[in-house]
Amino acid sequence: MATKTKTTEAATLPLNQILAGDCIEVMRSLPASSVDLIFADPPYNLQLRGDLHRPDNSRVDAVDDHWDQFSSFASYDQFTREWLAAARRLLKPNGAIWVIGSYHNIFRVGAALQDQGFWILNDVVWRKSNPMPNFKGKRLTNAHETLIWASKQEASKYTFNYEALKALNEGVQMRSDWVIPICTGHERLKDEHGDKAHPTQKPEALLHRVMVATTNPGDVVLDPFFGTGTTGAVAKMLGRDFIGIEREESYRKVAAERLARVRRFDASALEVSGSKRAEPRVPFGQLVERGMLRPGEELYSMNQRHKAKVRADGTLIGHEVKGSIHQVGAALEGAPSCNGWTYWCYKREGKMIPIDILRQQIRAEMEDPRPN
Amino acid sequence: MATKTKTTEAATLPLNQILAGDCIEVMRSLPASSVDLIFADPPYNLQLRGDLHRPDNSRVDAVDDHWDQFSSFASYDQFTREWLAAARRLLKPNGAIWVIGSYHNIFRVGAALQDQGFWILNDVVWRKSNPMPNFKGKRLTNAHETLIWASKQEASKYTFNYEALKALNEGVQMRSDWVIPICTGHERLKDEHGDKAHPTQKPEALLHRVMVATTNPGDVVLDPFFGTGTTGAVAKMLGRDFIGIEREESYRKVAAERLARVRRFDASALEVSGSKRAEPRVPFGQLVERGMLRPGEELYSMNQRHKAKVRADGTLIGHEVKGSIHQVGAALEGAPSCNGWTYWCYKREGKMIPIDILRQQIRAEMEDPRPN
DNA sequence: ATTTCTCGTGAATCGGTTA
DNA sequence: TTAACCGATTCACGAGAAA
Repeated sequence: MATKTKTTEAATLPLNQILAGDCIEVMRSLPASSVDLIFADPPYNLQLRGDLHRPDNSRVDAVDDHWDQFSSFASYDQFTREWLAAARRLLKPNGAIWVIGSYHNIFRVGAALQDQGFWILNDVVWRKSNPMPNFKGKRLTNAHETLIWASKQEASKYTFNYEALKALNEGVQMRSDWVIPICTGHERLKDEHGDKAHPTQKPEALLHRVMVATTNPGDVVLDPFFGTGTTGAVAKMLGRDFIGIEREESYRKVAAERLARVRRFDASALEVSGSKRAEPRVPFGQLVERGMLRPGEELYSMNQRHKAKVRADGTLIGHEVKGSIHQVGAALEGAPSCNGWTYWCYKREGKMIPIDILRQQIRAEMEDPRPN
Repeated sequence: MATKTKTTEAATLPLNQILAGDCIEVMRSLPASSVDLIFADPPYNLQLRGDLHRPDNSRVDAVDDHWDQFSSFASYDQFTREWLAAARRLLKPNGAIWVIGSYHNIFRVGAALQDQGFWILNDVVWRKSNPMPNFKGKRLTNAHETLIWASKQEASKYTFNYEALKALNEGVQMRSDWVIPICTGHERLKDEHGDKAHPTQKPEALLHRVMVATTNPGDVVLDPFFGTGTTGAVAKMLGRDFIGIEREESYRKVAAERLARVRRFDASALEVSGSKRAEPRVPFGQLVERGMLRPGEELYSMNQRHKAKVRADGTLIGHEVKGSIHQVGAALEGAPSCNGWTYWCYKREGKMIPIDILRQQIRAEMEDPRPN
């Protein structure tokens, strides 16, 4: 895709280029109302303290880059307001913006969007299929990031390709939670030492879905925090024009090389990736949480020889053993292993009912809406 | 569960009751630092079109011009700051809060939490297995809501039952995205006309997970927007004390009737899988004192690469290092730290046995003390 | 060539107690 | 208040080696 320019209101728009410099200044220099979509992945302001080690004592390579450091919430808020104002000026009246973030920054970004007159259309959860665990066991695994999709103003007639997304989702409405793996393997760009070229490279699948959903071929997509250029790469593949802004020379270099390698799909090639999934795992604890079984209720083994009591966390307590439905079943039978789902029954009106019936109910509920 | 009171700092805490009135005023009348957990489901500020009422019930005239939109956000923010400040005062130093919301309000709530010194621990996505579809096909199906879990301050030693949640999730770490159905069927409370008693009744499964995760039996849980009392119902089932605050008489009535029907689970079912951290500490020197290991005996690292000699005072001496089992292990591995209990083995009849086995023997004796 | 195993790693606000 | 010290803690994948 050749570099080109577009003339709008007597000003010139540089297309399919990576512009060097601070994104606020660069955006202020571009012509107003000229861009269809903005995708922004701003610094998250992580505020990390010391080192973190995995249980095997290896050190986690954390985001400690200077561009993620802010002295206070107030300074982060000011930065956010300034780049959002500059971005909003560039949007066409029917334009829209996506911003991605984590709990460290997304609440401040979302509030600033609303304050500036953007109109939130959806918040979208990127559910990572392979997140980094919480090594110390002190919190929940941080398994998602949040995207906000907002139009320039309430009255905007924004682009939303409803049918395309429905097709992407096996024929049912696309939901606000998207399951997508983090960026690894060949897609993850490496520097000359073989280390990751950028600490927070986003997966192309995420940008693919964003652009299929909210742009049309030929639209202009601007990314003020271009990084290694995932937005540009996907825009080029999908026949959209892009404008990238990036302050760091090293990232611009990697991105330019990447873009040179990207091939545009031919127009007919908007394929739908059909991922086959195994049957979803249902934790036994869900039966308790959902009130299908009560804490304190007794379960009976299929052969009626043993019983055990359900606890609030989804473990069982039997005769001198406690643990999962599988562990307790195995212990009581003196067997090396046991499938608790087919081993245990509960009683209703004097009848013994296998707990697997309840699992099937939950699976039926889960299948109804597709997970991605 | 009988109504009761608890005396704290010469003030009285009304437990297992629904207090009538505006939650900000009521919270200001309660004693400071007296509550373990707050669960809050504040108004979502949904109606930004048509008639708009501020949280104080005054009506906003027009919402289509920008200034007034801003003013409605400003009044929602003020309301948020006031109830959060009153709530924070009630929390014990190690207390925590959960707030649930949608994209209409959650960004403002999250920013206010951070501004007031709460420390965000996770944002959690409640992923609805059966959300309402987007009828007009103009946006994504709004299939989730967001919860924020935050401690009173950064230094708080908050409650997190890691092992219990892991058990609830089939033995792997609980993630930040929870699949739970919306509240329907028998659980959904109806009024005398058979209509839903409350527009946004939350499922008990959601509160079950929140309370198993972040409270212990006997803790005090406050809900300033009590509604139909899901928080109280689950607290009672799980052996926690609650304080509900609700302004609307009709909701208080429905909630009171509901609570009267709730049965508490028996105590043994409420006990939850614990972590090793809570187990009593055993000094390594005791193994030597008791003759389980002899001074001069050699220990071997799990990977067989290192060995060290036991000294009479319970320290080890290895290759140019001496100190505790942890210090020597860390030094020999070049690691920042090391759990000596799982690192070192001793030999009996040619077999390698982890020293942690001996610690478990001592702990078993401590639980079941025998006269000697 | 195929399967199995080992190792590395990802936007992370990741201790508690005692002296 | 600070410092020292104990000692608990990980999931999903991809790449490359080993069998």
